[in-house]
Amino acid sequence: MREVAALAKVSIKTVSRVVNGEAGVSPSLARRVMAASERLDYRHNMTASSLRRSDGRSATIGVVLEDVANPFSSALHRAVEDIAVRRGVLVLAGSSDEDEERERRLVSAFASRRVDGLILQPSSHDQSYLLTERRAGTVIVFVDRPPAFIDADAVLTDNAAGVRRGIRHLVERGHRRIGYLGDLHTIATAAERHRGYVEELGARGIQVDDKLVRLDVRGIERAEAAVEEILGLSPPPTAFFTGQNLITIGAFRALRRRGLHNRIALIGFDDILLADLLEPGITVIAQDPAEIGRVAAEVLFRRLDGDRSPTQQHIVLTRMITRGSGEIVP
Amino acid sequence: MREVAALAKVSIKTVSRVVNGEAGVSPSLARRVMAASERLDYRHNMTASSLRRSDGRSATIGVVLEDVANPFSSALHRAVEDIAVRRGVLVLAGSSDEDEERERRLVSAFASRRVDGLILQPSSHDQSYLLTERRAGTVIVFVDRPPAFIDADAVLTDNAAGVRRGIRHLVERGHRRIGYLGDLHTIATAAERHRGYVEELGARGIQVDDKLVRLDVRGIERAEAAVEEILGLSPPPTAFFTGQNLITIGAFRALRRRGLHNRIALIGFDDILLADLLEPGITVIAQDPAEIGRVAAEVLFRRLDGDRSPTQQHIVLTRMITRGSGEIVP
DNA sequence: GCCAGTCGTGACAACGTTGTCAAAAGACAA
DNA sequence: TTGTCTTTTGACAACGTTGTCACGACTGGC
Repeated sequence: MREVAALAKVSIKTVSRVVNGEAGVSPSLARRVMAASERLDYRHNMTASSLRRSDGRSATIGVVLEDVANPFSSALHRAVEDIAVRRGVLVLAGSSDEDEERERRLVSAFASRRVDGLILQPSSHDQSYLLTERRAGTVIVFVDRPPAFIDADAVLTDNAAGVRRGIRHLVERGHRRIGYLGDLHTIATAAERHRGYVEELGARGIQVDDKLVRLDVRGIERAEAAVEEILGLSPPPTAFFTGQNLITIGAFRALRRRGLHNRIALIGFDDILLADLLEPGITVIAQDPAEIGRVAAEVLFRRLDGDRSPTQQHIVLTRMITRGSGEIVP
Repeated sequence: MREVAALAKVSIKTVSRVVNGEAGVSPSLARRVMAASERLDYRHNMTASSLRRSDGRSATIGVVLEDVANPFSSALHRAVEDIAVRRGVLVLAGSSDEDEERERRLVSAFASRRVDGLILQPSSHDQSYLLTERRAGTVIVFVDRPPAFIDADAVLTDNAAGVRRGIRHLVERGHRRIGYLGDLHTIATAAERHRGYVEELGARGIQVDDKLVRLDVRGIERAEAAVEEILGLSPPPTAFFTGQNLITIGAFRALRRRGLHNRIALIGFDDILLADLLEPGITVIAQDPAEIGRVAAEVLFRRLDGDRSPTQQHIVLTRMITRGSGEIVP
């Protein structure tokens, strides 16, 4: 900047004004400064700028997701990015891998880079450590899972309601023995989904049979094994509800291996790419990760713009997509 | 930092030393400083630090991908992140959407935040604009597509060789009329893949029939339509090779609608989640995006560590996964 | 007891910006 | 012309750090 000022024969303050598009610089000077900065390949240094600026904004936000490579997280990530770029804000992304420690390290790394805001899909069970960050002025928005021990904005899916919808669908088609496979019950969404299963069965006057339920099922292989086991019961279930997309894939695999994929109904939580091309197509309760990301980013920027209203929970609705597997009758 | 220094009754320089883990601070003072910074919730300010540091490193790198939400890009992104976190480096990610202008804006935004390095999946056809950044000391590594008008490290897939492998597989099973659907031929990888198709047919003494070839096919719907058209020819092809994963999905859809999915062979470039659960399973030439990301990150950090050897192209091999669709005989 | 060498510590400037404020330059009315 | 008011410009300090260097307090050998 100094060099640009020297070349244009103005003070560096004037260069700063031109670079920031401030009013009150005569057009002739502005042109001279532009030409000089062009010629010297000048690049504005945002780190120095944000250091000196009164608001201290870095025009950067951080996103902590379970895994940037999984389809749910990455769709959410992309939606956040789209809102952010419009404001010239960049996105730092990190994967917590369902690991509390990793989540904290990421948050801390983001904090030392002075991000303006944080979008967090929490893996931890207590986010009170974020109070410090918030006191420092960082805006925090939770996605997918609610905050614990801290009051913050959150954008969540109607997990229990979505599952109830799916279970109702099965019950209405005559199913009474419906198996349920859920992810780690320590994950808030998994617990909510299981609750939806129990509640809807209860509301329909159907007793929950614990032998048909497996929680803490992680990944495709475990889901396959669990389905195999449950199918060994007599009488076996006539339908399955799977509470997570990898579990759905595992369940479908197991059913197909047994040749039961057209005999036993299956509804999964969370949509799966290609689910429509399978035989039968898999009926799912689809979440809308892009919408979650969009809403979260909007809330975040509204807060950054000075919104001081009480924190709020935003619910993004699920949608049932019927494709065949959920319409099999017992 | 000043406050911490005051509370611990030392100079801020000593606090700086403790924070950076520099040797030569007496244990008693170090403890006092730690206690004070704990008590005041002190957070090291990396922006100020990188501003002052002699190497000017920000411990942040930028990744520009086609779309952080697509499975190829996000797997690559994740692999980069894994290497980066180990070094305490954070990752800024952005999506260029195959748009030259957006790519440049992202690069420029990254540059003003003084990223130490850049991993770029280029959408543009001339990256000489990066010369400025590199002169400023930013390390640049290309992924998936080779650099144009700039000499830089690159990590690429053996696109042509992969396609040739697939075509050979089909020819060996007796196919002579093999349809080909490719993405925008302006994308370097798409052009390479098409080249592989032409070369392998040539090597096998089979004349390329232009009527069986469609380039610039973007997305699932267009692929469906293209397959429908080609199937209308007489004689129709006995096999298809699809040069991109959405195209593969579209082709499979079209074949299934016509009830030809067990009659006409299909091999796709790039693996698809669930491809093994379809009927028949889809044979693919799989890329390894995670490996590409890993290698790219390693090259980048090696450069940051001072490696000055000539730039290099690293080739990541493809792997054929046979699942049924590619083994159908004419 | 003296000197050289080592170790721990702090004062100060500097990194590249922007906020503040004052000075200079121009515009206009009397 | 003078005085007042507005607009444009620049000098300087400050943001939160770290590099440089110098100072004082030890240590150990003679």
